[in-house]
Amino acid sequence: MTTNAAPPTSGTDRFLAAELAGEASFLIARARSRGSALANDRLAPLGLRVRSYSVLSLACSGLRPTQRELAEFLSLDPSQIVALVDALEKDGQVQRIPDPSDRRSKLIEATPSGAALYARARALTCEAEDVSLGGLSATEKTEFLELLNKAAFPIG
Amino acid sequence: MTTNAAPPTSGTDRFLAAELAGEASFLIARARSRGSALANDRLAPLGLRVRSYSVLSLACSGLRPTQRELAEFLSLDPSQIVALVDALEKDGQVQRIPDPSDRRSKLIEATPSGAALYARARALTCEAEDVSLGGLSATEKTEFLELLNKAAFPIG
DNA sequence: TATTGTTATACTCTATAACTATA
DNA sequence: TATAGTTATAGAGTATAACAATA
Repeated sequence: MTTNAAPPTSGTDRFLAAELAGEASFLIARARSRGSALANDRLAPLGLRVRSYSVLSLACSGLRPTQRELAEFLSLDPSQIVALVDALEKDGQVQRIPDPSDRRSKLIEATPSGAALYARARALTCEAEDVSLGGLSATEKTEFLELLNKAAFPIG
Repeated sequence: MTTNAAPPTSGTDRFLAAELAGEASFLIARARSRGSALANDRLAPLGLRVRSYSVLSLACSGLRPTQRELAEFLSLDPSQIVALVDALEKDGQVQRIPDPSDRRSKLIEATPSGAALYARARALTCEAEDVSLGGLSATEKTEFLELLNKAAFPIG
């Protein structure tokens, strides 16, 4: 053991002492930036990105969401949902089903191809998550998910 | 008390049962989307956004970061830092100081005007954070920040 | 040869408003 | 009058590659 055994710091650790490092909005933004970049890399071979994956995931849930519900739950604008569903539908992964009870609405449901694609994509995003949250223990991950849920879905 | 006293659900709560709602990447993306939108609204009157605010914050830290250090710590590309520093410098909030020890590098430091602006901006982002994390208790917030830190800064 | 800051380019994401068809 | 989906557009964010100055 020598005196110059450097700790595995990244060079900018001194900024952890800055006020910014204590702000949730910054930490969340950084975690998202890194996490989604990693997830996008993993999903790229499947022709998906995190946003299209989230739409596909709900389309596979069996809950038959309307586009409006997708927009609300994903915190995306309805016009963005149009583009995402368009791409997935053009690719044969989901289909728009007219809502029998309201002809304005369209229910989004995955095709068999979409379900198969989702199974593969889900495995990849879980892998990416394991990497992203590699610094957390199993119990910490559980606690983190609970707190994240409260932060992502305030009030109701 | 009546039988139709509806709980304060938002209409898409049934999707909380979907697999997606258990994925950290989705929850982080949603929390960031909502949180940064709120923070951007608050910062707008000051001519700042969350990204320029984060640069200004580190410029005010007294740690005299180089642009490269800003890029690494903020998880932004060096070319993005150029644009952010350009705008702040043009506005008189920060200045580029030649690094005496390396003429390639430029140290980013806030001007007095920038420091005053940061003080106001910091109050606004803290307000926004209180709103965003309103569903968390004080102890939960502390725990959340610790876990967020591990998620935002893996390994080192 | 490698690194810092810079410029340029293309693509993705976000925000807004207007339109249509239904309710 | 209000809502679901759609279209269009502009601005913000992200990713890459190349370049000059310096190490």
